[in-house]
Amino acid sequence: MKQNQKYQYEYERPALVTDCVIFGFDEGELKLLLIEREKEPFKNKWALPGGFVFMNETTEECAKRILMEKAGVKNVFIEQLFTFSDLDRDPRERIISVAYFALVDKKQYEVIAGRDTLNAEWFEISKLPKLAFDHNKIVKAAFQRLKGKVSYQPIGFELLDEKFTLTQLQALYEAILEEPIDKRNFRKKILGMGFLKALEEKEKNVAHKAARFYSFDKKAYKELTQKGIHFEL
Amino acid sequence: MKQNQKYQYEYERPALVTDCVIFGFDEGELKLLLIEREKEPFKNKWALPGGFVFMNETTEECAKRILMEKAGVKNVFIEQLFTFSDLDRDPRERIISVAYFALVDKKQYEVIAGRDTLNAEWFEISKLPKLAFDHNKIVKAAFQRLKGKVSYQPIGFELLDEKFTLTQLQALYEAILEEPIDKRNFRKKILGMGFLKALEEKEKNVAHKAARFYSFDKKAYKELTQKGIHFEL
DNA sequence: TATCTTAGTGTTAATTTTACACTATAAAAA
DNA sequence: TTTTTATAGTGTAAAATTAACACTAAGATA
Repeated sequence: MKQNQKYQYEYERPALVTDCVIFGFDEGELKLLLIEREKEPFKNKWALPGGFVFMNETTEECAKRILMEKAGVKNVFIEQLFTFSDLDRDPRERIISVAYFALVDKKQYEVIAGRDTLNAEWFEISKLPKLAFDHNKIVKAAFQRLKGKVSYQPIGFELLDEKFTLTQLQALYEAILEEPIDKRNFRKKILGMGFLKALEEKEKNVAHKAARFYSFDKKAYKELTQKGIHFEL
Repeated sequence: MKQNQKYQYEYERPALVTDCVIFGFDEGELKLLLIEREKEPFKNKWALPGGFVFMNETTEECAKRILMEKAGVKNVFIEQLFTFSDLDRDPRERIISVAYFALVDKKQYEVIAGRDTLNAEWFEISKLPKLAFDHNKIVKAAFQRLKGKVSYQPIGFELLDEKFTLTQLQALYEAILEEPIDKRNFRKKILGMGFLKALEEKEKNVAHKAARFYSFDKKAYKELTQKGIHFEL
């Protein structure tokens, strides 16, 4: 705190952490990766992975570090959500949390995740337990943000495998928007956008007509946005 | 920092401030209220009003306090914008800023503002000087947010007098969206929403046909949103 | 009383959205 | 090998929304 004196402020400083809401998608369900707390307060309760912001990192770098250290997740989409600063959000002392949310391809994550020492588990978003701190509130805000954003930014793809079928994509949108979508209209619209690349490959070993795989064509999307064309589902 | 030891973290803490982007609207132009810095760094440069977050207030309460103390603005719409945490955003030391933006009825503000000791001035958003710190970046983010939000949330009214004409409202939307809007289509749409109350009163002392005043009917708007009806311009 | 300036108003064509049902194909079961 | 089961994949028509567009009304001033 010494430096403070330089400009005459001598305030006590709140502690600063980041907490991460990690979304995954699996079996038609939107899921959340939670960590079991090992210490008080809220020992053995489920919580968002989080940790203190160091002096030599931005909050976003901190969130990425936490994601890796506590959840074994790396190289994923993350976005700042909101800063939560209620006075009593932590029973120990004043702690302000800059919350982030991450979208991960759950399948890929499971490969990496073995290394984990912490107890981490996926929960269906609709069946969350009561979480530590104000984390239920943070999750709610994150879900709302995801819901609001998915229709005009191509962030849904971050939750799917690189190759996906249109049925999977539709199921994802239905899970996030919490409402059914007409199959034909959905396909017409999303293919009409022009940023889905149809692959040759099809599903294998399915007990019905095999669906074609598609991938998200980042280059095509970028070109569209540069032309001022924005997608809207 | 003593409490930290309780749970074994002994980190230095970044300082935490809030900065406020204050929007106003006047003469068909979107404007920003800036404060001239009295001290180094950036002495005599224009900056967003900001200040340290105290231990006994949330960041939102802090923003409201700053708004009052530094800009004489109170009881206005404010919303959290983003938390800026670049390592070098302040040359003195590590300072993280939780930015807010406020929408004020400029006319009403000017009545209150006389009391000011700080040098505060309104700038056209399109003619901003180079600001202190990373404040140009913050302003840019705020304007983008306002632009994105104004079409599906009735926040524009916060920038107008309680009574306003449809022409004023349209000019506001045009200033925020930075594109011309068709008069007839605009009126049809906005009146069709059902949350504008036509008043009896009309303009006075104008050298042309006097325009009718309208006001934003909060109650009607609330009822609509509760029915799940959301407006979209 | 003419002029200037902005308020206020409706219709039509184009586009977008919605609603809706059957055939194709692969594996599994009979 | 044939039948069954399950999901993939496809088009059209009606309805709703959006976009484009120009003149009359009213109040103040010259």
